[in-house]
Amino acid sequence: MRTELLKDICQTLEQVGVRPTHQRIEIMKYLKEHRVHPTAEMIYSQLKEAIPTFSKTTVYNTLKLLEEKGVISALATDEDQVRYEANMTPHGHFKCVKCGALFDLNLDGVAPPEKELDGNLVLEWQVMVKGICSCCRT
Amino acid sequence: MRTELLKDICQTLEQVGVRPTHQRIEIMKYLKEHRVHPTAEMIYSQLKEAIPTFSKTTVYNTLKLLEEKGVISALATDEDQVRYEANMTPHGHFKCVKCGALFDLNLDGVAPPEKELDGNLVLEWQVMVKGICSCCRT
DNA sequence: ATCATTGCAAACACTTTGCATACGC
DNA sequence: GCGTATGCAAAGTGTTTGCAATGAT
Repeated sequence: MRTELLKDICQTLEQVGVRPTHQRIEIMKYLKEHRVHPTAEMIYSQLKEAIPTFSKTTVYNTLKLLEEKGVISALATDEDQVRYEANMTPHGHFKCVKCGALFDLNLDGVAPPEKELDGNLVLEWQVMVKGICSCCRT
Repeated sequence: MRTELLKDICQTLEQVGVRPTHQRIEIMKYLKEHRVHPTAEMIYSQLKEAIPTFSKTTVYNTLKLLEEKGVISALATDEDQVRYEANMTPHGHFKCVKCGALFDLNLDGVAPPEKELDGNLVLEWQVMVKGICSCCRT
């Protein structure tokens, strides 16, 4: 439900002390609705149509702010552009080297989240699997 | 032994059809001897002292070439600069959020390399663990 | 002589910063 | 009205490209 999502986004933003402005809500909404792990550029060009005065600066400002607040996360990729996602539950990522698709991966039973590793304190855990997705395997 | 390493590097390069020039050997040697996963900039500034005419273009050219040939690999990080390594055996990486150190991680028994995942063909497997390294835990 | 390699400089792409305008309480 | 948010333009940074000089066989 559209209203549900909006309410959820506003609540999330307010919880971390970020004022739910039009632009911020739209960026969050875009991330929640388009789970392709978009780049700043993708978000900008898509929302530019809906919000004519929309600027790239706002995209970068907002993404940075939301990441600092722990509401979204930036993905480590070997691409030149940073990719973002609003899915904050633990999961991995699969990158298809053929079509370029980047999607979430369920890692239950594959990489159990450890608290400690060789004496190092573990805070975060990113898994990037590269290969050929089921669609591209013909 | 120094001579051993050089011989090994030349052999590796020749195996993939890359002529072992002075610059390429030095870059490979640097990667083999400095396992801090250096950036192109780090490699450049270090080798510039030994080879005065050394250029950044050559660093980028060489790193790109060697990566394509599968002799070195580029690391997916959320930093702005790409990091490289010559350790091609399967392993993970640990990034200390305090001191910034980036080192290899043994993943035996943690992330078993699967051939297939949800119908997707797995080719590569990168694990990035973030946290606080044993040195920084006071 | 020919082809690959190197390296300078310029171009490029993504992101950040400076600052003026507009907005919300 | 005052502090925050926005957005334009310019600057910054990492990387790539064009092309001439050099080097190897």
